[in-house]
Amino acid sequence: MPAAAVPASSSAGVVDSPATGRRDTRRAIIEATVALIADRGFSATSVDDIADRAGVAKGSVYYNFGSKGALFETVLTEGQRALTTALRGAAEGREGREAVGALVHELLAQIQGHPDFAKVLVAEVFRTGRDWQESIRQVRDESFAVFAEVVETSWPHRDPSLTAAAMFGATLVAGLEWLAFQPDRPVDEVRRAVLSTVLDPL
Amino acid sequence: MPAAAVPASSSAGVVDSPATGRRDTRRAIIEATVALIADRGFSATSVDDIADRAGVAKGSVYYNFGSKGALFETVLTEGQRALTTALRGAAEGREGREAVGALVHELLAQIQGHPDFAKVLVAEVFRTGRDWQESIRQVRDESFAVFAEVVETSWPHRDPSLTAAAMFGATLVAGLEWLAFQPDRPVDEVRRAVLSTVLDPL
DNA sequence: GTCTATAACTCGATAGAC
DNA sequence: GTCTATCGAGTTATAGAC
Repeated sequence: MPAAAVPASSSAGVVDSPATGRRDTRRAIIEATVALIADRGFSATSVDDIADRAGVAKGSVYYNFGSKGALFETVLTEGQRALTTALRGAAEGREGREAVGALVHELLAQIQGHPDFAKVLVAEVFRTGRDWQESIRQVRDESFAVFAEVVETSWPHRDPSLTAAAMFGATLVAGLEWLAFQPDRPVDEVRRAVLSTVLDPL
Repeated sequence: MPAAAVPASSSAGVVDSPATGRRDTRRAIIEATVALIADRGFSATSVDDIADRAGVAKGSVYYNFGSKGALFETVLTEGQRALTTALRGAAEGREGREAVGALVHELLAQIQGHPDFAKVLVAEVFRTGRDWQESIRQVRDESFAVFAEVVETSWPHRDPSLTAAAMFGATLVAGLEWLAFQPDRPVDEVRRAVLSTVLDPL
């Protein structure tokens, strides 16, 4: 478990070794995994497929992650950290409509930047019979929580968790509808559609 | 020909055999399939599991549906018909806020009545690499369309498809959050949370 | 019950860094 | 020489299909 341990070799601060460094291998595997699972689901994706797409041998997958399940948990955990960090940053120091606007904006940006993770998220959020249920529950809880906190402080008479779920769901589904089926439209149109649904009176 | 020799016992001219009729077998299999797939996903569910849970032999599954994939397509098609019929009925003859209120109400009722199908729906809607992509696309298109039509006629300046996606997503995610993690709360609280998010100004 | 394909996982071999 | 990351053919179980 060498953490940052940059090999003394080249002066470059990069982790690259002649061929590939361990970090690169891990990254390649993780990226291949999200991409494939977003498209076909966990069980329909074989470790062979993942290794192929990542350009590494199957043995490397097991050496680095131990098992297919553990690999998937890593994918979830990493994605979650990135997502909640981004959302928290967006809400930081804002309140009310402005905060909701910023959250929707940031969530759409994340969906656009990591569409595969977004797909995995929707696909797995409400499953209960899987081994990584705990990991997925964390993703959901923490993401919803950012919305819920905003609701709670700005509109105390609203139900925080259900309202948060509704807002999150509106943004996520509209965002994926956009990416998957109307990808040529500008983000702003999506943002406007979501915000007028969630913030403006009909 | 008369070989049809209906076991003297019962006179019934139906296709039913002693124990269960073909329709019952199909229903049992379909229900077992949605339940299992909602929980673990398509590939993680074996035909053996389905047959076990349905209380039939594996051969019956193949006799009635031909293949695991075809079985799943049937599940999707049947669920979709039920869902869109219900939604169309709810929107019928209504307009504006009243129509949206009725749609949200009905969609929540459907989620409550068929939670397993709802889970399968979220899990599969945005996947693109699967065989039954066409079937799932129909479910999505037709369900969204009901919302989109209401938006289009009542608020012509809004983007119909994205607004529909946002409304559908808000209701679906809030509904599943409710069923999966806060099942003891009354439907009305969920309905109110969604409607105030989607219909009322913040 | 049987046949066949496939997929998770294993493990000895390998090659570079010190 | 060791240590570490990698490779990939081989093993074994399971699941779809008939």
